[in-house]
Amino acid sequence: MSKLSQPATTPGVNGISVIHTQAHASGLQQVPQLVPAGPGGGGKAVPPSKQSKKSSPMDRNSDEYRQRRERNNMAVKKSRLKSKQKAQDTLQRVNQLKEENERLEAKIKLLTKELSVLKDLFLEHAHSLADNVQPISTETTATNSDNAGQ
Amino acid sequence: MSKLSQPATTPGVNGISVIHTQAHASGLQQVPQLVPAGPGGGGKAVPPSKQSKKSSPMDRNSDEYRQRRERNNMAVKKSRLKSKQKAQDTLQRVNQLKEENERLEAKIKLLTKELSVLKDLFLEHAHSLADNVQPISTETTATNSDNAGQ
DNA sequence: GAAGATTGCGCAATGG
DNA sequence: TCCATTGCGCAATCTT
Repeated sequence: MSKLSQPATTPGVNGISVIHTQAHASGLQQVPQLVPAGPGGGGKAVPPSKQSKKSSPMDRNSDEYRQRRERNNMAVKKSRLKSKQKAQDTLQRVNQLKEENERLEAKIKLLTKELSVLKDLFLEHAHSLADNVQPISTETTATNSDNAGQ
Repeated sequence: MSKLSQPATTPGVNGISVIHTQAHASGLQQVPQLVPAGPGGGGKAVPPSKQSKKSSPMDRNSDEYRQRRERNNMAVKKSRLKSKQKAQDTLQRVNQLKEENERLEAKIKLLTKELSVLKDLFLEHAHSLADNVQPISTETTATNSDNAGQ
């Protein structure tokens, strides 16, 4: 639905304005034709002298011109698409990293807990020795390795 | 918060029209004033010729118009700046998360190693019990944790 | 319903 | 010279 209706007119206070109409399709194609003009309001006209060959405003009707414009428009679209894609990828990367982070955090929590249990066992054992109680038992050991699953 | 927009149409090769303001090198300042209404191909000119109130092309000379344009231009600039900022933030977030990840990974590595050492100690102890050797001794423990690395 | 925010689009300048 | 990027303005749409 973005059929670009109403063609445009030009302002006048700020600068230039032109209307380009599709060159093919339906005929009709009014064009402002050219621009030497000047700047009543401060436009930056062409530097004095140079204007014969290169730096001329370029005929906006010329096929050359239209072709170049079209090419550039394509390039622009392509570039923007690429840019957008990249941005999206970056966003995705963030989520990916966040997930990874959570996983790691969970793992740390688990390891920490395991470690804590083992350390406690050691302490207990140490005390047992100190207090001259019976040494660690196989049963205890087994119980421990139980939740060490990973 | 939702982006339901999507012109969907608008193929790509549409060279339509455009107006340009800005004082570029090319002058051109005359004012075409009215719309030629030359719809390309589609033939969708002004609806029912009613152009008295709303649907009129809006006088581009009007102060009203110019003012609106200017405001919009500001808004656009602002919006784009914001957008750019956000993108940058996202990029920064990625790096931040990557760092965090490395930290966590390192921590995991450490914990894992510690755990491994302790487990080995337990095993050793278990074997000692099984083989009916002397129980774990404080000295042994100390010695062990010392060069647990190699 | 108007004012601001977004978004697609084309132009032109500029970079590679 | 050509394509890629980027800033900019216009207009159509959302969103407020």
